[in-house]
Amino acid sequence: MTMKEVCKKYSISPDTLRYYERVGVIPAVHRTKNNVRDYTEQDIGCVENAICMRNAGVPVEMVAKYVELCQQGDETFLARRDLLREVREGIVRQIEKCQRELERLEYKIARYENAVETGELVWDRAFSLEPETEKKED
Amino acid sequence: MTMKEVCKKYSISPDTLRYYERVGVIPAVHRTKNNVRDYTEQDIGCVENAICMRNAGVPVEMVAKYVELCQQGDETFLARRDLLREVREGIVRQIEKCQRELERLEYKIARYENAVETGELVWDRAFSLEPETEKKED
DNA sequence: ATACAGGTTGGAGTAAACTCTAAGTCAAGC
DNA sequence: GCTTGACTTAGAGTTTACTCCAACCTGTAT
Repeated sequence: MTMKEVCKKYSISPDTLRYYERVGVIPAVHRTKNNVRDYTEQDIGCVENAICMRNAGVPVEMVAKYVELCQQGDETFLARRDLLREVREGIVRQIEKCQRELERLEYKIARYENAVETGELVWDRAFSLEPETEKKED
Repeated sequence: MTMKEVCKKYSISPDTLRYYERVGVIPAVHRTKNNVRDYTEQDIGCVENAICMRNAGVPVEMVAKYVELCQQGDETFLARRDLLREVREGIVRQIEKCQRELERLEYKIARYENAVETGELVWDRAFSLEPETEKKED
């Protein structure tokens, strides 16, 4: 599979793909005799892995560390498990943060939906965390 | 409330707090006659709002835009609602991405937990997206 | 009185993750 | 034979979000 195809498949730029390879987020991919990248099934698996982890906000450095461990063979099972557990904890925490903000947002959006209809913004002290700066005296 | 107290309360640096004010993620906070920041309840509400949104990965620019709208008064209810809806969609998508990666991770971690015990890494083609670079011929 | 803790400013510096540029190689089509 | 398009590299530039620095002010404790 050519670079172009891979880029299209994953909606990613060639530059990013080369960058990922350069920093080790994906290992060196297969080349044609002309030194042109020709992604094998396995290479594509690596690309997919990288993109998925990056999508979830895992830092490039951490993905690269995992890939490095994978290339070192069977002695690194434990280290890989530990790294992935760490990654998991990070993502779980990230989801929690997002969920908290989502709750706040739902409440605020509901208030604004009401405000758009009635022209009045209901102000609930129980949900204290508001900018509401238009109520400031100036 | 002094800057130091706010920093402690939210585990944030004074530099970041000043930066947030500079770029409009929080509006100009109340000052003492000595020109020293003295956060009112409302200022703190803004800080909390900013930190919560940033925690969920909302870009600084978007938070600033929201705060700007808030300062412009009641005519911006609609615009604020729309902006918050946009923010919500972004966060929902982010959570989905994280959840997808989480599923992958659970599977992989389970495999490694098994591998650590048995010394053998089970390879399941159904869950294709694997670097598995140690299986490459070199 | 003088040091110190805690502020203030403008502006420079940094880290992460791309993203772009310049200069070169190579095969295919006209 | 020459252009076009798709690649190659090293390295520079950009964006975002801080983070640090130097030089200054000011109320309190020794």
